[in-house]
Amino acid sequence: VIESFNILNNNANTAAKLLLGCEFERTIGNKIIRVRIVETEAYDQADAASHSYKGMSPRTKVMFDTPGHLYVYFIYGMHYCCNIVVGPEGYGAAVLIRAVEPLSGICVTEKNRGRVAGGLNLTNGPAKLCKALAIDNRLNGHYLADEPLKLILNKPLPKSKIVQTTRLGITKAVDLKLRFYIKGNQYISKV
DNA sequence: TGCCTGATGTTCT
DNA sequence: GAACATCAGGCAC
Repeated sequence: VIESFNILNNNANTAAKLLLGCEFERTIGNKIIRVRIVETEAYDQADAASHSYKGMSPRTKVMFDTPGHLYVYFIYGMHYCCNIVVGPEGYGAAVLIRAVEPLSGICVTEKNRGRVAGGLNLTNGPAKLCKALAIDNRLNGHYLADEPLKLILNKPLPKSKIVQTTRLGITKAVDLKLRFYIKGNQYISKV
C-alpha cells in the first residue's frame, strides 16, 4: 500500500496505469464495500475528448483540483460516472474509472444495483459501478483520503499485465490509446 | 446475437 | 437546441 497521493501528481496517461489494481473502500452506514479498479481511461485538458478541454467551468472545476479528488459527472440524463483527479493543481486532468472488480461487501452492491444486475454485470461499466457503489453528485469534489469513499493505492502492476487500447463511447480524439485494463480480467467493460 | 431506441439532465453553442 | 466519457430492454434475424 502506498500512503500518499503524490504519485497521482503525474500525467493522466501514467496515472491511469498506476490506478489499475488500486482499491476503493466505500462506507455506507455500517457496511463497507471494497472493489479493485480493473479498467481506466485517461483524460486531460490537451485532449479534445476531455471535459476540461475547453477550460474550467462550474462543472469541470474539480478536474483542476489537486490529485486524489473525485470528479463525478452526470450524463445521458440518468447516469453518473466517476473520475479520479490527477496531475498538478490548475491542470485539468482526470482518470475515468470504467470498471471495478468486487472484493467484499458484494451483497450491498447488488442491493444498490437492484435485482436485475448480478455477477459480471454488476460493476463492468462506468455508470454501473457508480450505481453499485452509490456514487452520485454529492460525492463530486470529495477527497479520497476521507470517509465515506477511500482510495487505496497499491503497488503498480507490471507492464505485462496492462492492456492499452482506444477509448470507448467518445466521438473526439477516438484514435488515442488512452484506455487501460488488467489483462485477462473478467470484469472489464468490453474487449 | 446484435442492432435500435428510450430514458432524461446538464452544459455549452 | 444539440451533444453527451451510458445502460438495459425490445425486437428482428
